[in-house]
Amino acid sequence: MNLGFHKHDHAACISEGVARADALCVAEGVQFTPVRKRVLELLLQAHRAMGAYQILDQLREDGFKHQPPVAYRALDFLVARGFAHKIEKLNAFIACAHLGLHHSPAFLICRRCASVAETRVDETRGPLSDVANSAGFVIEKAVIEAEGICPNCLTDQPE
Amino acid sequence: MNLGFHKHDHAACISEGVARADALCVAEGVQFTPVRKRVLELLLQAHRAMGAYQILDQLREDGFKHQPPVAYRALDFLVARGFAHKIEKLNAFIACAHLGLHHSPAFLICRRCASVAETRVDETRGPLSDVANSAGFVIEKAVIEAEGICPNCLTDQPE
DNA sequence: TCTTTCTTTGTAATATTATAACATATTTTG
DNA sequence: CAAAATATGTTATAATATTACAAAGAAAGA
Repeated sequence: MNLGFHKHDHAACISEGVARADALCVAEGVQFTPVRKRVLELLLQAHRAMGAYQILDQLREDGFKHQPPVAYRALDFLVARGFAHKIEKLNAFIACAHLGLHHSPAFLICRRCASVAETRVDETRGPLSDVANSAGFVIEKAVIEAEGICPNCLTDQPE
Repeated sequence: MNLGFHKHDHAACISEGVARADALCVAEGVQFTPVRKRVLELLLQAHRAMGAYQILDQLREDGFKHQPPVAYRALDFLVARGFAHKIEKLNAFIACAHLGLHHSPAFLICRRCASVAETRVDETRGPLSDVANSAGFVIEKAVIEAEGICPNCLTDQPE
C-alpha cells in the first residue's frame, strides 16, 4: 500500500485535493471560502503536519488576516468535513490523504523526519472494538497514532 | 473484562498502586520522591484524567511547591516509568490501571461523564501493525484513544 | 569520610496552543 | 428587499508546556 513515504507528482496532488474538496462543498451546500481553500492548499503543499501558528504565518505572507481564530476556524471547518485531520500527539494538522472517502484514519508518525502517513482502519474490527463491545462502550471516534521510524529513515542513516 | 466503569474499593486501589510503584522504584534504583508519590496518589484518587494545572492546584493545597515545572517533572517521571499515561486527546494524565505490567495501553473516553477506561492491546497484531509491517514502518509507541459513550451514560439518561 | 558526580528541586520567565466574546460583513433564504 | 444564517475581523485572554539556571540533596568512588 502506498503510504506517502515516497516521491510523487505533488502539484497534481494539491490541485486534485482542492478540486475534490471544492466539489464536496458544492454538493453539501457549504462555502469553500478563500481562507479555507488556502489553508487546505497549504496543508496539501506541506505534505506534513503543520501547527496552527505555522499556518498563520503562511497566511500572513499570503496577505490574509492572521489572528489565531482565522487559522483555527479554517482548520475546524476542514477537520469537521474530513478534509484535514488533527494529529493529537503533535498538536498539528494534516491534509486528508483520502479526501472524499468516509473513513477512520490512523497515522504513522516518524519521530526522525516528522513525516506522517495516513492509513485507514476498520473501526468495527480489531482488539479495541472487541473490548469496547464487551464492555458496552459505544465508540464514536478513535484517535490512532503510531510513533516510530519510517522506512526512509530506517535505511538512510543509523540513528 | 473489568474496565473501570464500576464501583470498587478505592482506598485499597490507591494504596496498592502507590505500594507497587514504590517497589518498582526500589527495584530500578530510582527515587520515588514525595512530589512524585503525591502526584501518583492524586491521579489514583481522582480515578480520571487530570490536567497538569489541576494537579498543581492540589499540590498547592498540600503545601508543595506549585510552579508548572513541579507538576510536569513529576508527570514526566510517572509517564516514563509507566505509572501514568498521558491522554493526548485531553491533554491530561491518568494513573496506570495495570501498574507494573509492561503493556501498550488504549483508552475509552466517555464524552459525557469524562471517565476514562484503560485497556491493553496487543501491539504486534491488528490492522495497524499489518499496515506498518507492509510499509516497513517500525512502530515504537501507539496512541490509541477511542471517544464515545460509556455503558453507565448509555443507560443513565438519554442524550 | 570526603568530595565529586548525578539527580532532583526552586524559581522566574516565556513559549506554544487554543478559545471567548462581540462587532461587522457577507451570503442565503423567504 | 428584509430577515436569517453564516462567515470574518479583532481584541483579549485562557490553557498548556518548556527553557534556563541556581541551589539542594542523594549516590558513588576514592
